[in-house]
Amino acid sequence: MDLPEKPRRAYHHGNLHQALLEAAAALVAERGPEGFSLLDAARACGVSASAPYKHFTDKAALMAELARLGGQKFQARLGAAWGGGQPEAGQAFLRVGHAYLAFAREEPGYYLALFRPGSMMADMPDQATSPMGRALAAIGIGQGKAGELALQIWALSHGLASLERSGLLPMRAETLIDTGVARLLRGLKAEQPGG
Amino acid sequence: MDLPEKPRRAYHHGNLHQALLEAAAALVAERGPEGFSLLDAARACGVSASAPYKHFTDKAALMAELARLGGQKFQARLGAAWGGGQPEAGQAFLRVGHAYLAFAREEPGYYLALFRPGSMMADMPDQATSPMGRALAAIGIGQGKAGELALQIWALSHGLASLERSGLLPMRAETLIDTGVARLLRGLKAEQPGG
DNA sequence: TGTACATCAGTGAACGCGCGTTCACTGATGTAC
DNA sequence: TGTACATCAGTGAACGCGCGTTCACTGATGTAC
Repeated sequence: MDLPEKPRRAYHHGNLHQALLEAAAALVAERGPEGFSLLDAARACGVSASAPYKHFTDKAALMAELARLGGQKFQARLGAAWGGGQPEAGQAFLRVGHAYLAFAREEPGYYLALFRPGSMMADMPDQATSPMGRALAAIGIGQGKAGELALQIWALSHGLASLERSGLLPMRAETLIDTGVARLLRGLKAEQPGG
Repeated sequence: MDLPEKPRRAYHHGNLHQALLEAAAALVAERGPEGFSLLDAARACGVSASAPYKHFTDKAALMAELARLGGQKFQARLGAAWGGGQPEAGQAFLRVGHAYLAFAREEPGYYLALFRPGSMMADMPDQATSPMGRALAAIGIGQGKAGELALQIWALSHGLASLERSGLLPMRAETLIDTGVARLLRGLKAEQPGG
């Protein structure tokens, strides 16, 4: 396991709040958002079943916090990957796609918590698409088309991440992102009147 | 004989096997594959908690059967939509994409059971991609490229279906499939050396 | 045609389990004096 | 510097719950005679 190991403390854990979130992420990664139990998280932290209630009002509250954290991390990584769309939109889109796959792979717990049905990332689409959309528009692709393209790249990344997680991809997801994004961009360009 | 609607019988249900599967599909659609309980399915059929065990050895057996059925239905619809790639691959791909979205929308229970982590559709990729791949190859697109394209369209459809299910799509999924598939095809064509 | 019987899809009570949550408690820690 | 105390993060026993599963049973149905 990837434990950020701490010396075993006798009574006071010291950072149980954080430790519970990390344990939860690990459990969700291992068994899915529904296979996660508060007791297991407590056990993983070497703490009694009731201890978590000193830090979270609820199991739901822990899950919500996990999703919130996941959303932050996710957005930060995608934002960094996009890098303002510099030096060129095509490259930036590729970086975003790769970052998407990498996040799903490296932080499966947060990723799954984030996309769990019922998670409150219903306000994510703007956050995820409009920065890309605006940057693209600035580069010269029409507003509507930019949004479309961003959503398509998003869906492609999301679909590839899901299929990879299910073990259904017979080839590297990165390759499919690379050629897929290139084809979407080339295809879109061919649609443009002014070339 | 396979009518889902029968007059309420006193003791013998008559078609509990089928009824349980339909109830399970409805429950999975409503609450997800993990929110599904055997007792609820029994209740939905107006039957005692132990009755299902006369038809399925296990809860897991019911789930597996649901996934198996879902796989059949899914494959049948995708296959019909592909229609041998006639009269032209581009159109056929669009039909497949639409069928994918329609299935996820109209049969959410089967769809979710099918893609539930741990479902045994690990042997699906060949079934789903190679018919398309072979047809494409016959039309003139290289073997490797055809597989790539099929996977990209698959991932795009899957991603759009997921995002739509989560309420994250600010526009019609069909539009995004239409222009997305068109762009992927056009982009691929532009890569080809011989046109 | 009516009766006896085998079959087997249903019942309902019971079980063990793990979970989420509560509660009164306890003991480690920091701070005021 | 040592002592008293408030704080509060932990304990562990207890609860109620719904679930999956079992078991001995029961009664509707079809069939042999």
